[in-house]
This record gives sequence, C-alpha cells and structure tokens, in this order.
Amino acid sequence: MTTKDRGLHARVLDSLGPAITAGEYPEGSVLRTDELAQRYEVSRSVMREAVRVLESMHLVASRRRVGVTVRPAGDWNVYDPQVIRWRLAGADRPRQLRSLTMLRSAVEPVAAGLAARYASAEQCAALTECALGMVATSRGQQLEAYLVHDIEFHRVVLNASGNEMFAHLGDLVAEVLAGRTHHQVMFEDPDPAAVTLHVSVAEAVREGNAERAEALTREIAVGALQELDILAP
Amino acid sequence: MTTKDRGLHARVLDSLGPAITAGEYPEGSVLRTDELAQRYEVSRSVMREAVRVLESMHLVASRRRVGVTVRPAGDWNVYDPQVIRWRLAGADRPRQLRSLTMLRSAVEPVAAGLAARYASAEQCAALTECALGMVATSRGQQLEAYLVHDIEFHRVVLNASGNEMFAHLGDLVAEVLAGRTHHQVMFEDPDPAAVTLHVSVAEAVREGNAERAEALTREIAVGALQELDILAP
DNA sequence: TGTGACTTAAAAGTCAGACTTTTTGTTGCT
DNA sequence: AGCAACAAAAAGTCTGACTTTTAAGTCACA
Repeated sequence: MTTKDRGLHARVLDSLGPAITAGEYPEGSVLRTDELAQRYEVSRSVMREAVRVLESMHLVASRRRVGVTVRPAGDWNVYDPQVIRWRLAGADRPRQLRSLTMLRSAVEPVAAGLAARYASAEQCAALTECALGMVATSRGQQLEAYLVHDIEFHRVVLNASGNEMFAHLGDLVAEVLAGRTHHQVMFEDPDPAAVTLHVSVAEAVREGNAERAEALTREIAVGALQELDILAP
Repeated sequence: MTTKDRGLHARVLDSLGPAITAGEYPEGSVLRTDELAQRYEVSRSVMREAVRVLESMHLVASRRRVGVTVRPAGDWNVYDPQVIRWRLAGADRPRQLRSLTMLRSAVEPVAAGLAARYASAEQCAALTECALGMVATSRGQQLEAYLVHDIEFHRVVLNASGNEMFAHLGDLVAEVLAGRTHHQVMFEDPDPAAVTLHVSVAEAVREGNAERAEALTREIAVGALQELDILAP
C-alpha cells in the first residue's frame, strides 16, 4: 500500500500538489480540468475536488473559459501543513528550512516565556522528562531517540504557552527538527551546550521564571540559526 | 450582489464555514452530505466540493459509512486566512485578536531587525512615507486614514524582512489593526508615543541598525499587548 | 484605419442518477 | 459470551447532459 487510500482525489493531490509547489508548472500556467482528469485517469468530479483543494490553498485559481491557472508563489498559503510538506519534499527544501527556522526562532522564546507563567504541573513534568530524555540520549549515536525527545520538548513548550497560534507551530517545528537530523550534517552527537540549555529551560519554566525561560530559549534559537549559517557579522 | 459569485460551493462555504468555527456544530457532530446538499439546495457534487475544502482546513473529517464529522477546534488550520476571517467574524473575536496580537508581537520585532539588513531603497522610502503619513493623520479624528498608513507600514516591514513566512503575516496584521480601530475602544487619536516609535523604526531600518529597529518594534508590540490587557504584573 | 456591437466557442460550473466500496452494527449460531 | 455472516448506510466514483460565463474573433460602420 504505497499510497494510503484516503480517496482518489487525495492521490491526485499527492502528485499534483508537489508538482506545482516545485515550480514544475510556472506561474501563470494554464491547466484544464478535463485534460488533468484524463492524465490522472480519474473522473472530472474527482479532479474538480482536487482543484478545489488546491484553490483553497491559493496554489491555483480557476476561472471560466480560461482554465485553472497557477498562482504566483507569493500567494500560496505557506502556513498550510500540506503545502509545507510538499515544499519540504521538493527542491527548495533548504530555503524552506531557513524560513521555518527563522519563524521558530522568533516565536519559541516568547512561547517559553508564556509557558513559564501558564504551564500546568503536568506540562512542567513532561518538560522535565523530555529534557532528561535528551540528556540520556545525547551521547553514543542515539540521534533518533534524541530527536523524539527534542520534538516533544518543543511541542510541550508551544502548547504550554496557552496560545493556539503558537501551539499549532508544533508540527512545523517537528518537521524542522526532523529535517535537521535527517538531511543536515548531523553525524555527531548533539551539541552538549544545547542539551544543557534545554534542561535549563525546563527548570526556568518549572520555577515560573518567564524572563529566564525566554532568554534561554533565545539562546537555543541562536544556535539553530547558526547551524544554517544565518548569523549577523 | 450580496454574495459575489465565486461559484455555488463558495456560497455554501460562506455559510457553513462560519457556522462550524462558531461552534454551532459541537466537536464530533456528524453531518451528512446529502442532508447538507438538500439544506443548501445544491447538488451533491457541489456539496462534496465544499466538504473537501473544509476537510483541507481540518475543520471536518469525512469517513465512509459514518459521515462528515466536525473535528476538535485544536485541529483547525488556524493560519488559514479564510478560517481566521471566519473566526474574527464570530463570537470569539476577542480571544482570536489576543492570539493574533501575541503572534504579531513575537514576529514583528525580528522581522524589523531583518528588514534593517535587507530592505531595498524603495522599501526604505515606502517605510518613511508611511511613517510620515501616520504623523500627518495622528491628530484630529482621522482614524481611518491613520489606519491605512499603519497597515501599510507593518506590511512593508514584514515584506522587507525577506522571509516569506513573515511576509505572509501581512494580511493577518492588517486584520488585527483594522479590528483594533473598528471594534476596540478607539475614540481618541492614536498614542503619540506609538507614532514616534514608528518614525524611529523607519529611521533605524534606513540606517541599517538592526538592533535598534528590533528594540523599537518590540516597544510597539508591548503597547499593542497592553491595549488588550495582556501584561506582566 | 479604428472602433464598437454582435457572434461564437471554449472551458468551468451545475445537476441528476446509477453504481461501487467501505465500514459499522446487528443478528443468529455455537 | 463470543464469533461469524450479513445487511444497510453513507461516502466515493463515474458518466453524460446541460448551463453559464467570458475571451476572442468578426463584421459593419464611421
């Protein structure tokens, strides 16, 4: 079962979406629903549903008598998880990772500050557990296990901020961290300093020290930016 | 033409989308496509297209033999402009404005810092123009004109950051600022301090002083948060 | 030559109906 | 009580006919 059966239209999207975000059809290209339906061997109804979804992502615009035209990349819903996944799978993955990392660097420190104020006892416990897990797996080529704890750590912080917009960045951060581990230069064990910082953040949140939590998370962010050579001279 | 003719399915969405985001159908509610099609007096095909769009926004999930079930609010694509508009039009508008303002406060300072490094000459000019426009309209009940300049100012900053994720928050910030002017206590002229800060940010960006631009924008952000009573005791 | 009104045709949009597939819940047997 | 077969409900799919919008071409007239 290569393609999970979420319906025909979804299978079409899995192919057409990445093609568009990869720039395979340049901005302004005109597609015709009937032709697409033939190409993908589905009925027009199914193709129409797929087009409607692409339209809701602002990837294309459908106009009578002209067809389905590909919109400029600047119009795309870059926060749509689906679009993000498609773009991360494509050629401009590095560029995408930079954008996402910057966003993360801007938001996470603020989220950590809020978490220090609003985190529940359970969330504090979860955070500490994650930090300890990171420490435990930080040496000896246990990158995958480390990644799991790292992702969970950041997800808990974002959730604990109490802001739904921040919380929704959890999946996005997960993608970035996974991408870093899997596609970046990541042969060695993680930076010990980063591990320590995470432990300290958990501590600061537990103590309710918002300013410290924010400052420490900002240090983590700086590290993430430096990894991608985004730094001020 | 009350409802612009973007197709039948769009008209259905204009009604069904807000109903769902307003919590009119509680989490877990089950809708049936056929019934909805009858209720809205459209064909099943049209209703299916509408459902597909709602599905892509993670507002609902469609499963065979059970129907179209409303997903928990935590799953919704809260960054989808359409969803944001629906929610801003609904009852939890205040809550929504808080979330958005927090996000804005986290991102804009960083964006301003980047803008100071990467803004083009045209963008610097536009920024200065906006700031001057704000000064010119800051007194004498010209709130609407002031708003236009304010929105444009922040949009230029976000665009000048060179980060597409930041740039895409332009519309969102516009919504927040418009909401603030139209639905908040905004009978008086804008705070003179805020106006001055905007002028200074334009200055800092022009000089390429990233740290100053960031710090000043952070002050603007603090003001925005204080307006909504989001402040540290 | 230019311009404005009229015609045409291409593509999306809409609809109705028949059929398929998956999944759930029930029933009946051991 | 547990399991297996069965029935029905709802989404999913396909097809074909029809409508609507609108870009583009055409023709007459100034």
